[in-house]
Amino acid sequence: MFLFTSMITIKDIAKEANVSQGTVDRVLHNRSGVSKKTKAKIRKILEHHNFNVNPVASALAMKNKHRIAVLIPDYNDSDLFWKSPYLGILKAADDVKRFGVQISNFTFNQYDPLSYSEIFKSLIESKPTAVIMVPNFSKETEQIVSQLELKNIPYLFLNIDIKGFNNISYVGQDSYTSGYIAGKLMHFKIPQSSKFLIIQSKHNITKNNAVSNRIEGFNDYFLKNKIKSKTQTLKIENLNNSNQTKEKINKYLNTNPDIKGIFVPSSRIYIIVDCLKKQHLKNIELIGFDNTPQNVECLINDSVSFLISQKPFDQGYKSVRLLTDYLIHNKSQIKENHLPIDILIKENVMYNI
Amino acid sequence: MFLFTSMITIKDIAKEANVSQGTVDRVLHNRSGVSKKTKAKIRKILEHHNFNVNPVASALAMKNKHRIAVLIPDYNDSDLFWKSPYLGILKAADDVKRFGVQISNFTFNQYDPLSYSEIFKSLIESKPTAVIMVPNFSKETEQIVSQLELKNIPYLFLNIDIKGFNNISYVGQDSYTSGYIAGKLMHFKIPQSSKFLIIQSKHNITKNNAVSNRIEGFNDYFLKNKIKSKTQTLKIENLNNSNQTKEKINKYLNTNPDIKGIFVPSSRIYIIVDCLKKQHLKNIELIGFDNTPQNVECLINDSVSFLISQKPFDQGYKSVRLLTDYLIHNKSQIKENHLPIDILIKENVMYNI
DNA sequence: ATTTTTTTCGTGTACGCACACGTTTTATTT
DNA sequence: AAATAAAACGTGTGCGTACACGAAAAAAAT
Repeated sequence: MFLFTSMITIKDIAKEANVSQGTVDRVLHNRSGVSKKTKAKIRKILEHHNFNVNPVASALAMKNKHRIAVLIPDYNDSDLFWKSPYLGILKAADDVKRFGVQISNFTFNQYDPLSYSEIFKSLIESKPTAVIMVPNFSKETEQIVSQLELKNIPYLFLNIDIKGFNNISYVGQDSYTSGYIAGKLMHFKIPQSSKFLIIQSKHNITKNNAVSNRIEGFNDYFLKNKIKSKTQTLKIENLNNSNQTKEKINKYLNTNPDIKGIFVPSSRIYIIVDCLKKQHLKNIELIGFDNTPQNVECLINDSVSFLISQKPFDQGYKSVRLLTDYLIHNKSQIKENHLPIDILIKENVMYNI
Repeated sequence: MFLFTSMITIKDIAKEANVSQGTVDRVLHNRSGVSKKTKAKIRKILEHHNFNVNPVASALAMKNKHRIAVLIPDYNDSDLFWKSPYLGILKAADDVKRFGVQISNFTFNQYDPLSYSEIFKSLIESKPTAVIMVPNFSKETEQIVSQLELKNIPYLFLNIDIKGFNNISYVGQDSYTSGYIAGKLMHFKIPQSSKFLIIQSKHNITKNNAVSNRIEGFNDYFLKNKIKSKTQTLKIENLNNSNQTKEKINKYLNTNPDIKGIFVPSSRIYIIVDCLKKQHLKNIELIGFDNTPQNVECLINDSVSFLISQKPFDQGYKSVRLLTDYLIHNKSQIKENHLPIDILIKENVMYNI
């Protein structure tokens, strides 16, 4: 049991050490001009009280204006995925205002590398002190990162984990494991040995390795557990609900009647639901990613068995808080910041919105 | 896209309006004591400059003193459940310190109503401005609540949801639905019609209605979905790993060989694992609650299939943050604050600690 | 021992806002 | 017109930290 303890201030520390506030300040900031003896004494007292500077007062006194620029895909009605991280960022922006941290947002078209590079120009002109970015295109990211490093601007990767960069941290999901879990869930629903189909968009084949990691994890589940089930992959040009797509999918299923489950390693499973003919929808188990409104709808009406959530809101929120900590406390951050892999079913999805 | 904004101060506004800072302050906070004319004038200037208060300075100046007292069961090595909410509370306490909110903790024995009432006396003597409590005993809670209401101290229920009180909010899980989900998960693992056993401690029969709600939800899953499986309940005096308990459970299973799954609607499933003979452990599916270290161990070594997490850490954290918001911003709160019902399996549990 | 240099430390002010308190102005009553 | 009440406004202080400036103490040089 601990009783009410008021916040300890520099003044309190100074009093206890019989020195002035200025001296304590010097110790706190590792500035020179303090004798070894008093420095040690003050350090001990700081330690003992587990003292931390009040970041609010600090921000005020320093007039520090940290400016975090965010580089993130935009969203629209047909692809709402990126709305959640954005909302998380907004929430965090509100929270860190009081530390003198401002957030500004720059969005690009997730299918257009040019828009990515273009908007980055505006971003760099706004002279941010740090950047949160979704490195959606690897080649262009190299360009961007080199500019940031030239200007000594720290950057953090959000949602997409590209290796080989000096990013402060990565905030997102462990894609491989999430795919592995998808495999396990599929196996729950269909324990007998059978065939499963993975449907992916051709967009994703090279660019976004989250998708390929998920697929790898999915396949590995069956391999590692020596389950006889087989998986096969269908690649579709544009994962939309056009007649062309519908035809292609249904035709595939007609000629492969032994397929018992479909795994969609992207946030577009609702498209598949929309494409499937009724008899297929009834007989095939579906597992997908992300609790977008359309996907949740599919969960509710029983056309999809499981969704795996990436916790996109949390990703946005956490990346801002992490970077803020980094800027204010000079805290070095953990490289990989994996968020929980949430398993969503009809019954618990409502508590995850 | 929103850009970084530069800083205009109240002083600037005051100068431009030929009034004092105090008057501008009054307008900003809709306080009385300003003539219509000057109010309009100041409003216009504020508007014109798109003025926003500096949240850093505001936060610093506001620093009010609120004291939240927490009334919560204690924990020990054999029952670590209440450690997590406590840690969440500690974390939140650290976070809200800078808003001038202090937390103090009062613990009681969850099996001893007297300790509950007794420690409350100390609590009330500490003159808190608000209380977070786990209403573990209904009769004693009535007493406690009446005292709080007499003194106009707002209170919030944590983890246990008792109806009929004027609590600010309830932070915790929807027990019924979590039981329902447990039923669904059990059905996943054992689709064929069979018998399931629910093991509960006699402690919980009347007191803690979370357990009974879970059981109700579990049973309802099979009823509502017209599944032929049957459930039966075994009530045990003290859910510990004594020889007596072991004997009782194993004997029960020997005489009921058609039991294919065991559901433990409390955080003590690791006890059951410890009690079960090997052949039972191998043949029976186990589902339980809460990711305590011991339970997680059971998940990792495959003796338990699913754990449902109550997110106890988040419960503690959220209750403090919620109450802080209430105290500082006078925000009225949503009555029911259900936390997500997390489904934990071997593969995702590591991201949930 | 005295002066100079260096090291060590204390004081005071600014950061921008919130709010209590006190003063002036205006309106109302006698 | 004087006295009283009410409304409108100004002043000042505190929140906790950062940092510049200068004073005191200690060390070094003369």
